[in-house]
Amino acid sequence: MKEEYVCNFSCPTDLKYIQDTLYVISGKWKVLIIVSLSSGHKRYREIAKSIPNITFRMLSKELKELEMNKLVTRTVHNETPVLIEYEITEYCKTLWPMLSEMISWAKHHRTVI
Amino acid sequence: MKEEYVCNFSCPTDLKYIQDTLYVISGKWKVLIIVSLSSGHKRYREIAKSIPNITFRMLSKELKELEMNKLVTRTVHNETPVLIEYEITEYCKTLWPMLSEMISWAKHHRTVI
DNA sequence: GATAGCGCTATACCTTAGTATACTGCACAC
DNA sequence: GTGTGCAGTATACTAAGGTATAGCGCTATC
Repeated sequence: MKEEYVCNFSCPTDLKYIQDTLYVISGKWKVLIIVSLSSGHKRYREIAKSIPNITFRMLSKELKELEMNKLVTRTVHNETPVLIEYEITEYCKTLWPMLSEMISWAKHHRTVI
Repeated sequence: MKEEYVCNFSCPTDLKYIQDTLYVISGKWKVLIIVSLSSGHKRYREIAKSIPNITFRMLSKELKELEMNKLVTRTVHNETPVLIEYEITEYCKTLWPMLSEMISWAKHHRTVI
């Protein structure tokens, strides 16, 4: 384990940052939606179908929050009928280092528990 | 951004790992408790006092979960009166790379939002 | 003109997470 | 023997997160 991770745990700002991050990605559906979008699904119904058991209510609620956090864009194409496309942003990819750490931690954790 | 973070988002196992990790550290109090223990608080009442508004119920519930995940140890010293000490484990420190990424992501995110 | 698909919203409900308050049993101090 | 601190537990409640179901307005297809 590298020493760069040694950090001042008593720093209340750091704590706040951790809580902020948790707030952005926690909830039952957020990561699932990001995954669905990452694998190319763009349209509302398409995303809904790709995520078993999600309801329309939850999907639109979570998409809105992801959009507010600039992790997802919503584009309205003025064709007829109107076509709406959701896409993950480039910015969303800045989550990767963190998600990657989560994956490797949990992988290791499985061997410990 | 380094390429080592490029990852197969459609991999369902990775998704499961992320959810596992979130499960371990999410909730209103877990990180606060880890912080309190990290800054040297060891005894139940002491921890409780250091975290504003936490109730005994939540504290004991969360400590149990943290103990189950081997992030915290509970030691009973058989003096009279009995003395109980909680401590974070060395293993808990393996969370640091991830928490560190969370902190830096949220720091950056503040500038974006 | 009935049915189906699109992109949702509305309402009501249920379940989980967290809160509030009281209480237990033990040891010590006054 | 009353009060204090320790380490909690028990019970009841509220709030937040999530579910279930129905429906809207639009367009296209049969």
